[in-house]
Amino acid sequence: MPSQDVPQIVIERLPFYLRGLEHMANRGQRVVSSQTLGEWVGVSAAQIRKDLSYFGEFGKQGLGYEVTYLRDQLRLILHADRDWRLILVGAGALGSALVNYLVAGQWQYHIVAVFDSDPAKHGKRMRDLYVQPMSELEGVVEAQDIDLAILAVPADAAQQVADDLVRCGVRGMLNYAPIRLNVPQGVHCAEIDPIARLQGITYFL
Amino acid sequence: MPSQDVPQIVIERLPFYLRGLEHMANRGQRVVSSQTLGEWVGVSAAQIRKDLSYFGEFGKQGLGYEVTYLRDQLRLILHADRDWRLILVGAGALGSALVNYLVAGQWQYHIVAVFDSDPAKHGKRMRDLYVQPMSELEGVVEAQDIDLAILAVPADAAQQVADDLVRCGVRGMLNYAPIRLNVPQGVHCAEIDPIARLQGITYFL
DNA sequence: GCGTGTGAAACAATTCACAGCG
DNA sequence: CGCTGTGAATTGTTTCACACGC
Repeated sequence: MPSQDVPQIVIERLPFYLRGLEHMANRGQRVVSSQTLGEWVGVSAAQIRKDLSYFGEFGKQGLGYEVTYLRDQLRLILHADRDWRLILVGAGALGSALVNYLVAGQWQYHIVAVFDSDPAKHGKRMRDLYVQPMSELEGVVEAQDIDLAILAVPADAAQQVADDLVRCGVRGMLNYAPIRLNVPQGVHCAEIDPIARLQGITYFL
Repeated sequence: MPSQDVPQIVIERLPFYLRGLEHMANRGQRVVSSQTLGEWVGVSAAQIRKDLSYFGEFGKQGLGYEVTYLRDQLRLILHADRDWRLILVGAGALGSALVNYLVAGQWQYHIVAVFDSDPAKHGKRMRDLYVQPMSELEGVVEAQDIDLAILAVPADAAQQVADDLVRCGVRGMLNYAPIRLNVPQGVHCAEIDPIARLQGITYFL
């Protein structure tokens, strides 16, 4: 499997291809062309073929792609073929929202612990978890061998928390704070900022 | 103001510049160079200058940018200089999460109505709003002159809801359903898919 | 014939580097 | 001198178009 020279943007598109394939597999569709999958996802057929070619040859000429086979291959590539445990830092409105969302949907991502720096929140129940103080972070991450974290803390605390997480060995984070985190090489970080997205829309209105 | 030939990607970066400027303004900083702002946001100095040059000349040579002035200009460009009312479709776990998030943070985006197709949810209270049936959608959008909507419905309902929204005159939507929406020219749609983002991270792990 | 996989071509975005001005 | 604004150069991405195999 390649690892260095696949453009980031290609990797970001794979989950959407996977969604399309899962959708089609659920409907019992056996085979799909790059053309059809592209229409579903909203990208060109050539782009799908080029993107997939970074990882191998998955199609049959004259036929297209076998839906379940390509789906499984993409899951392997994205490491979406297994469950992941993650921790949540920040037990405010957004944090509890995320817990509810992730628990309600039956995803392969499971929140196994929640932390907050505010003592008033410690012990508070969120679904079947209890909010813990930040001092417990290191122990939990190490004991449970956690790779992923969600940050739902205020912007001015986010960098500090990110540093703590990195120090404990977390290698991926989903950051909801409206700030760009500084993380070392080898740690991967994705930002989600709904307000920024809304501003990107209102530009056109 | 330009409107057609500004690359989409430039528009998507502006909100982050705005964040940096708001941060600096709150700290009383008067002036900032593209270099410093770029470090904060995580882009190159040249990129900031080039991006801003699509909209005008905002800096002073030898000095940099006056923080509050550039902030205000960006707010104008993004139409973030006023409040926006929006509606939410989908009152499930994710929907209530979003209501709590948007109400708790004091943003300039205000949810003024919540809709759901499930009769069991009608009348349910979410903060100070009551979930309404989809049949009320058109009336509310027209009466309140709504431009923006958030979609938090299951994937297989999303396209239908999007069509309804477009028909009622909504011109922008933030889509949390894991599906690419088909919308006509002139309607703007941003996708937010946390699971896709997590998959983009686990690729590297 | 149909649809993949892929170099080559076209296009787009980013970075460079410097003129110009405070 | 410092820093912006911007063409030119570079780098990155997407599309084209066709050889190949089912």
